[in-house]
Amino acid sequence: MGRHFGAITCDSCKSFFRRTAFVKQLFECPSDGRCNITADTRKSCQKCRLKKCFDAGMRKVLRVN
Amino acid sequence: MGRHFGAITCDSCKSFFRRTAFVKQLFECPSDGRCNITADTRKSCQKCRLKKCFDAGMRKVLRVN
DNA sequence: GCTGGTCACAATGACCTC
DNA sequence: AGAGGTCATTGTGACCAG
Repeated sequence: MGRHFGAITCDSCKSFFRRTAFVKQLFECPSDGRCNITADTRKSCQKCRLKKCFDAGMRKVLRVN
Repeated sequence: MGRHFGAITCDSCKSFFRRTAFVKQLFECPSDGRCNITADTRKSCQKCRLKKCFDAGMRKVLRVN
């Protein structure tokens, strides 16, 4: 854990966000955007996982202050 | 397409069923079993994909007649 | 402490042989 | 026609170096 891209996240979500947030994505969600993302399910839905990253405050560009 | 394990399925689902149906699985579903499995989302939820395989009539043992 | 880079590992699915 | 086998490809995440 630690602050990554503006939010406190685990290392795997840091890597996921680094890989996915910076490029245009065409992820398909199996549940119309209603996935519950946990450590056990995070691999399942990239769309909901990325949304959760943004919702948690992760940002592409580090905010100044 | 063709008959695989008792149902008409694509080749990828044939391979998936072969890999997963014969061993005890601990799949976690991101949407509490309500995933809509399509060609685009089938990678996302193994639990719902395997259930759909069984629902489609795929069986571990070939039925006689 | 946080960044990007690396790479072993595992799942997928197209293709193959029997 | 349908079974199992193979393996290139890809995403993941632990770990590394700056």
